[in-house]
Amino acid sequence: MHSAGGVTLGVLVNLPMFRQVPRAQLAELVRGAQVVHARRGEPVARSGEPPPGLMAVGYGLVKLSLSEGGGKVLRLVGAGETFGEAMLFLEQPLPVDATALCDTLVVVLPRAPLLALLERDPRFARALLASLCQRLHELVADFQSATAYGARERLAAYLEALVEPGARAAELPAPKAVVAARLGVAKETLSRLLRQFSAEGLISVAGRRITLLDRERLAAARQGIKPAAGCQPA
Amino acid sequence: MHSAGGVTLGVLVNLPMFRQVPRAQLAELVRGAQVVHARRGEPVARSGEPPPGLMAVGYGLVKLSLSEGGGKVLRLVGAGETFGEAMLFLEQPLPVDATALCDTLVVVLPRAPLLALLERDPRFARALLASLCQRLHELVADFQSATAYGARERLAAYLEALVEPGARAAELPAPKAVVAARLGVAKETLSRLLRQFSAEGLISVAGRRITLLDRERLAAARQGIKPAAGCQPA
DNA sequence: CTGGGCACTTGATGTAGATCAAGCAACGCT
DNA sequence: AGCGTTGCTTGATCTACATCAAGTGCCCAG
Repeated sequence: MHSAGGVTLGVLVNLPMFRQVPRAQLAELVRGAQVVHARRGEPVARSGEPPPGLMAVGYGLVKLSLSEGGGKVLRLVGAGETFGEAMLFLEQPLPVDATALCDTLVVVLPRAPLLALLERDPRFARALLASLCQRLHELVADFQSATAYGARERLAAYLEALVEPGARAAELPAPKAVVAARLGVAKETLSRLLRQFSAEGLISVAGRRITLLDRERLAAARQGIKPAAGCQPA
Repeated sequence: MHSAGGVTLGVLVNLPMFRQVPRAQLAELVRGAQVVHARRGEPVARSGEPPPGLMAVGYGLVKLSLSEGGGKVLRLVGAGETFGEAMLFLEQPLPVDATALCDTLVVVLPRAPLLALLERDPRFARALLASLCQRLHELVADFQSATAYGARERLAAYLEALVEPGARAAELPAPKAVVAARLGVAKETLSRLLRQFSAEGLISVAGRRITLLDRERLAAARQGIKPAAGCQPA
C-alpha cells in the first residue's frame, strides 16, 4: 500500500500540471522518479550544482534562496507545489539554493521522460508553460515591490495576502528571519516594523500568529506614498 | 515586394522561436498579425491594459519598464527579440510598460493562432518554453545583482557584458538615464560612478561611447566584496 | 536545576544611494 | 539669432535600512 512508487504517484496526481495527463504516462514518470527526504535545515538542492530535475514537494516546506545576495528568499514552496521547472530547458547550473525548512519530502523527476511527455502531450506543454508564466509574473511583481515600495509597504502587502480574505488571523509560514529574507529586509527591521504595526493597532502579534485588527488601515499602509528611485512626476 | 505581410514574414523568420516552424504555418500566423509602428517615446503597450499578444521587434528598441516602481527598466528589447510571451497564458493585465526608445517596428501576434500552433507543433512549444526559461533566469540573475551587490559592482558587470569580449569599446544602447534605470540607480549615481571609473583609469567615456582601459581591474570591481543584507558568514 | 542554543527584540550607529537644486552644452525649432 | 528641450554633470543634504552589539525568554539536554 505504501510502496515508494505509490507515494510518488500520490504526490504527482495532486499537481495541477499533471491533471490532464493520462494515468499510463504518469506511471512512466513515476518509474524514473526519485524520492528525497530532507530534515529541517538540510539542503534539497544546492546552487551551482547541475539541476537534478523537476522538483515536487510532497509535504513540508522548501526555501528557495539566492546563495549570494544575502540569502534573499525568492520563494517558499509548500506541499503540492513544484520548483525547478526552468531547469528542464536551461543547461546552466541552479541559480538558487533549495533548503528544507522542516521535515520535507520531495519527488525529483528527471528531465528525459518529462521532455518525452512534452513531445507527446500538448496539454502538458500548456500546463508547464502556464506554470512558468505564473512564476515569471510573480517575480516581476516581487521586483516591483522591491523597487517601488519601502519595507513598511511590502510588509503590509505581505500580511494582507497572508491571511485569507474573510479570516482574521494567520500563522507565518516560517521563522521571522526567513520571512524577513523573503521580504528583502533584515530580521531586525521586520521585528521593528511588526512592533510598529502593533503599536498603531493595525495587527497583533503572538509568536508567529498574526491577527489583523484593522484591514482598512493596513491597506492604506500598503499604499503609503513612497517616492522611490527615479520617481519622475509624469 | 514590400507588402505588409512580407515585412511581417521577414521579421518572423528571423526569430529563433520560429526557426523550426514550417513555412505554411508561419504564413497562417502572418495572416493574423498586426504591424505597429512607434516613434521615440511612444508607448507600444501600456501596463494595465489587456495584453495584445506576442510582440516581436522588427527594428528599433523597446524599453520594458515597471510603471510604478520609479520606472525601473526590466529589459531592453532590440531587433530580432520578442516580449510578452508570458501574456499568452496569463489572463492578467500587463505588468510592464513597453515604450519605444527610437523609431521602432513591432509585429503583434494575437493569441489564438499561436495557441493553435502550440497544439500542433511540439518543437515550437519547446522553443517557447526555452525562451520563457531564459527570461526567468535573467530575472533571477537581475534580482541577484540587485540585492547582492552595490551600484558600483552592478555597473562594472554591466559594462563588462556590454562590450563584446575581444572588443575594446561599445556604445550604450540608450540614453544614460535609461541605462541608469536598467541598473536600478538614479541617473545622478550613474553619472558619478562613470566619472569615478574614469578617474580610476578603468574606462574612458565619450558621450555614449565607453572604452575599456583595464578589463582586469574592472572585473575586480565587479567582485567588490559588499556585505549585503543578512550576509551571514557561513 | 542548569547551561547553552535558538528565535527574537531593542538600541545605537553607519552608510549607500536617493533626492533636491543648480548649471552647462548641444540640438532642434521658429 | 534666440529659445526651449533634452541629456548630462556636480554638489549638498537626507533618510531608510543595514549593521553592530547587547540583551531577553524559552526550550531542550545533561
